[in-house]
Order: sequence, then structure tokens, then C-alpha cells
Amino acid sequence: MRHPFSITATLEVEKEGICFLNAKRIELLRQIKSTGSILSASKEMCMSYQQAWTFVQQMNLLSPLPLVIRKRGGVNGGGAEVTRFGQDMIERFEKIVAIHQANVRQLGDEILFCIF
Amino acid sequence: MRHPFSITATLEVEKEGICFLNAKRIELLRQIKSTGSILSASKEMCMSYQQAWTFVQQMNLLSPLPLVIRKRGGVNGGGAEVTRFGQDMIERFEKIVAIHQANVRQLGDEILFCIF
DNA sequence: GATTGTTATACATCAAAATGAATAACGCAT
DNA sequence: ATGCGTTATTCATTTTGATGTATAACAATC
Repeated sequence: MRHPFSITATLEVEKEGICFLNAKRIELLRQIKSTGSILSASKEMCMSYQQAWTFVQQMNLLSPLPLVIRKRGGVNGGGAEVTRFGQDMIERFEKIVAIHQANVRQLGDEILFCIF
Repeated sequence: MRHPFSITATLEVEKEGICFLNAKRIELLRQIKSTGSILSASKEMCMSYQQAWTFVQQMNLLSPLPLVIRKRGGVNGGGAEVTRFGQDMIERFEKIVAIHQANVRQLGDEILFCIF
């Protein structure tokens, strides 16, 4: 490589200045979808259950439609399910991030090489 | 407005995973340039002198050429000066950020409106 | 040599965020 | 009714980052 510098960028969707979606929350949604519970998802991601629960709570409260439906008690003690709307959010966020990262890569290729 | 959601993104230049430049550091460079000292710049930005000094130190160490030249003792007790190379970094970083922010705005305009 | 204002450095303190531990609530199954 | 596993909630603790305080080093000026 010509130089050791790189451009990195992070993106998030906010509602009135408060974080609605970011990479970590989307990953959480994916894990909830694949494991069926907030608890398992949090373990899978090595984060505390409290944080995972808080993220889900915030996302649901900020969203016009819930992203996660939570059930307690019942068959396996309960669980959590990502709604159709939630799955749409996952896909759309990742599409946005893909475009964004492509833009950032292009920025780095175009500009960084002529600085150093 | 049609919906209360917005996309925000932050960008930084890294060297081997360590932050080299970001918005705060560029603002610090600008303040050093206009005030002539790390101390005054830190006060202007309401950050501690230690943090400002650490940022300058890290930037200089990561950079192939120093961004800030520091002098102690002497006329006004010393001071700090942004090098020509440092000023180039300011201009180039802000150009990168401007393009980046334009990209992000476009992303938000194109995509957010068709979600909510 | 004393004064002056900044850089440079160390260390204690504070603040915010994340974590861990503990417990209640819940509802299906047995 | 009891057991089960998850959600929901509280609170103490830990961790991490930033801040405040104090002091030495420095070099021109007086």
C-alpha cells in the first residue's frame, strides 16, 4: 500500500437528535431474529442484557411501528420476535450503509492518495 | 417536514486503527492557529489542556510531518504554531468532510423519505 | 537573577457509561 | 400448584474517559 492512512465513517439514523438505528442496533436486531430472544442475542454479542433491552426499548419507542415484539412467560419462558417492519428496517439500513461505505471508500481512494 | 428522522454520519482519518484526524481535532488545529497557543485553544473549546495537548501529541506522532510546532519559554511564555502541512490537513479534511456530508444528505433525501 | 506565561507531566478526583447481581412478573406445560 | 426460561426492573459496582490541581521546565525580557 502507498500509505498507512484510511478513512472510516459511521452512520446512524436519528429521531430528533436521539439515536434510532446504528450498526450495533441493527446487529442486535439480526441476533434477536436468529435466536428468538433478547437474552440469547445479548450473549451472542457479548453485551449485557440490560443494554440490549434498553436498545430494543428505545428503538420501539422512537419507531412509528414496533421493531421487536416481546413476550414473557409461556412456552419457552417467552422470547422476542423481529416484526416485518423491523426486518424492513434491517434491510434498508444495511442498504444505506452499503452505499455510504462505498462513498467513503471512493473518497479515500480519490483523496487520500494525493495527500501522503 | 414529512418525517422526524435524519441521517447523521461522522468521519475520521485513521492510521493503523488509531484516530489521526476528526472534526474535533481539526477544530482544535483551527483554534491553535487563531490563538497561538494550546492553552488558549483549549479554553476556547471548553476542553481541558491535557486533552488538547494529548491530541496535538498524537497527531504529531502519527503524522509524517508535524502539524503543530510547540515552543516553551520565551516571549510570551511560549506558544504553538500550526505548520504549513497542518494547515493543508485542515483544508483537505474539511474538503473531505464537505463531500461526505453532501453524500450523506443525498442519501437521506433519496432513501429516508420512502421509508416513513 | 527574578518575572512571566506557556509547555510538559503526574496524580487525584469526578462523571458518565457499562456491567453484574439479584429479584419480581409472566404464562405455558407438566 | 410447580417448574421453567425469558422479560422487566432495581441497585451496587466496575470501568472508562475527562477534568482539576499542582508543579517543574523553559526561554525571553526586564
